[in-house]
Formats: sequence, C-alpha cells, structure tokens
Amino acid sequence: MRSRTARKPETSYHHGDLRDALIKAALHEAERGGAEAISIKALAKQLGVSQPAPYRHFADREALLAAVTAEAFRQLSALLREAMARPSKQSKLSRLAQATLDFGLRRNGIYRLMFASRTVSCAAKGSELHEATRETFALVIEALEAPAVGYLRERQALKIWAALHGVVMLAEQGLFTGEAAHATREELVEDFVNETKAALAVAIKDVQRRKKAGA
Amino acid sequence: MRSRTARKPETSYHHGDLRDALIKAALHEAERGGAEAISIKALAKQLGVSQPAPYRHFADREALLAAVTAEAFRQLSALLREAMARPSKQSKLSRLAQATLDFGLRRNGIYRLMFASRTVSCAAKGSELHEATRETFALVIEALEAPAVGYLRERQALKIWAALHGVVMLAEQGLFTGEAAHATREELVEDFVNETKAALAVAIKDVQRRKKAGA
DNA sequence: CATTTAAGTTATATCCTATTACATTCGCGG
DNA sequence: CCGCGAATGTAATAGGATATAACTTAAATG
Repeated sequence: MRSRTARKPETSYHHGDLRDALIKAALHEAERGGAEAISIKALAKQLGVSQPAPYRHFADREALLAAVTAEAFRQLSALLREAMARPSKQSKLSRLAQATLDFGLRRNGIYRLMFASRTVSCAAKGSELHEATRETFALVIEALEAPAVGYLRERQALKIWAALHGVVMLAEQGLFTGEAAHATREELVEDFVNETKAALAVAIKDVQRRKKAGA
Repeated sequence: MRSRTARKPETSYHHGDLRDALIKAALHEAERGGAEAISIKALAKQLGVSQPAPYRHFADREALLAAVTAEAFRQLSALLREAMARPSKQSKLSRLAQATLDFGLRRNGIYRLMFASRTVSCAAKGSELHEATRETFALVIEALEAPAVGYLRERQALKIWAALHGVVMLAEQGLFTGEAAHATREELVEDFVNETKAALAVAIKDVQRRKKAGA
C-alpha cells in the first residue's frame, strides 16, 4: 500500500525518500501540464502519504517548484552534454542546438517551468536552482568551441541561447504550422547556428589581428 | 458602492459592462503576477459584483485568460504600430524590435501570459485570440519593409520574432545581470535586427538575379 | 536504552473554481 | 404602456487546493 514507487518502501509510516520522490513525480506531472499541473495534494496521494507530509520537505509550493526546476536544468544539462559528446559529422553547437529544440518541444511542460515562469528569476544567487542554470549556460559557451575572446564569446552564447528559446516558444505557439510554415523549426535553428559560427569566426580573427598589430 | 471603476455605474444590480471591466482589471492584475495572479473571485470583489457573476461572461477561467491574452496582443499591436509610425532615424524593424523588448520587460507578467502559457497554442483557428496573434505577426512582416520574395520574407520575420522573444526570456531570467552581462539586451536586439536586414538583402538580390537569368 | 529529532498524521482554516436555483432588470413586440 | 423572455446578477453550496497547528511514530545517537 505504501509502494507505487517502491523506492525504499521499508516498514511503513516513513516513506524513506519522500523528498526525492516528490520531485520526480512532480517532474512527471509537469511534463504535460507545466507548473499548474503540479498539485502538492495530488502528489501526496499518488505517493501514498498524507496531504501535509510534503511540507516537511518544502516550505511551500514555490520551494517545491524551485527544486523541480533545478532538477529539470540538471537533466537538460545531462542531455546537452550527451549530445555534445556523441560522435557526429555535425558541430557541437549544432548538436546542442537541436537537442535543446528537441527538449523544448518534447518536454514542453517542463521547459515552460524552466524558462517561462518567474521561479528562476526569483532564485537567490547561491541557490541550487541558480547554480543549475549557470551550469547549463556554461555548456552553451563550451559548445561554441571557441577561445575566450574578450566578452565576445559569452555574447555569442547569449545570442544563440536566446534564439533557440525563441524558436521553441514560437513553435509551441503554432507559428510553424499551417500556412505560416515557411520554414521548419530545425531549419531556423540551423540558420542561427551558422550565423553564430560566422560571427564568432569574424570576432576571433579580429582579435588576432588586433593582437598582431599591438605586438 | 457599485463603482470603483465607475464605468457606466447606472442604477445598480447590473454593472453595465462587466465583461470589459473584467478583462481590463485582469490585465492589470497580470501585469505583475502573470496568469496566476488572475483570480476570478478577487476580480469580482474588486468590481463590486458577486463572485459567480463573471461566469455569465466567461465559461471558465481559461476563457477569461484567452480574452485577456487577446486584448494584450491587440495592445502590443497598437504599440508596435505606433513605434513603426513614429518618425525616426532608425529603421522600422529596429523600432519594432526595441518596442517589443520594452513591452516584454516592462509588462512582463502580461508578456508571459501571451508567449509562455498554453493559452495561445490551444486557441482555435478562427478565435479572437488566434486572429490577434496573427495580426501582431503581420506587423513583424511589415516592419521588414521588404517585397514578398517566396517564403523568405516570412522566414526572416519568424527568425527575428523568435530572437526577440529569446532575449526577453533570458533577460527576465537574469542572464544579462551581474557577471554574465557581456552585452546589453538592447545591443543583442540590434545585432539580430542587423543580421535580419543583411539576410533579407541577400535574399532579395538572389531572387532578382534569378529572375533576370530566367527572363 | 533513553531521549532528542526527523518525518508523518489528523484536524482545521482559508481561498479558489464552478454549478444550481433563484431574482432582477432590460428591451422589444403587441 | 405593459408584459414577457432573455440577459445579467445573487445566494447557497460543493469540491479541491494551499497551508498551519497539534499530536504521533520511528530513527538515530550518545
């Protein structure tokens, strides 16, 4: 009766790992319905504990959402890392970009939790969530496969990251379906990838040229 | 006692224009808190009507949100139209882009309602909301100030529109503040604008060249 | 093994959505 | 001008969610 997830179902009374089970179950709920689909009461019932039990682990709903969002970022990071590590003819950046698009569309409820809620912007500087978002963005920079050239590398990372999110957003809005489908989402993403590469190449040459002139 | 908004406060009992008042009040609530901040009960109280009164005008909360979102799109359209009409040294596209960024940051709660909720993607094809979103996107195409060149013009519109939303999203996440502030939001937007113009120019020349070759 | 503490339970308060049945007013045809 | 139907609003109520308080059980640690 305790079971259903049967993590460490032990004797009874104590769940064993309720905190973790809550996050995983919430992530599952959010998959389709986004943040709104996460109900503490429903989660408690699903996991076979009393309704207020989750409050032992999370101060309030917001705290749970923050933890879920952080976990989602870690999952995205893992996915991107895997995509970048995979041998392929395409560039790392291209693989990261397409993987992000895929994640954003497949797991859109979670994606909205990560990028379209106020949870992230409210995250304190040292928080678990803040760290998780920073780590993900670091992967974007890594995917550029470019040396640090002033602030230009970070700037290109910001640009491609922004563009990617925009594509996911518009795709979810249905701007790529029907009559307005003048390009596929993948094509657009590839466009942005190529523009980023071109801009980076120019920036790097520029820096080297300046260095030579100064030397 | 009826008043507070004092629209057409008449005798009593009948509000006069409850539907409209609800939308306006809801928009105001959403300004800071997004969709979650819209409570039918609270709105009813605010407008001095009984709690179930709004249900005479909207089937459920979702229907109200859809109407509010449609109104928000019309307001954005008006803003963009104004920005494009305003005499300026800058291009129409640049003005539209900066105006969108401004709207997205200033009225972020509403912006999230428009672009980060599932309300829009669930809108039926002929619905008020669907039309409002299409009209806004039409303004983006107009801002390109380019002739129709196959599907390429719409494609560029999609790209700049996506990029803009991405910038708003990341800005709201705080990726432009602190150590990661390797560029301002405005700079990034201007970058995207310029890339769009360049790509469009190339596309147009390409089409003309092909036309000449065919003639 | 005793005691402290982490983790869970029952009961309850409050807020919100939504429905049902009833009341009031508006406006239009006779 | 009046009366009747449709639109609009109200009161009462059901049901679900968050959150807190007071109490209980099991684990862990000296």
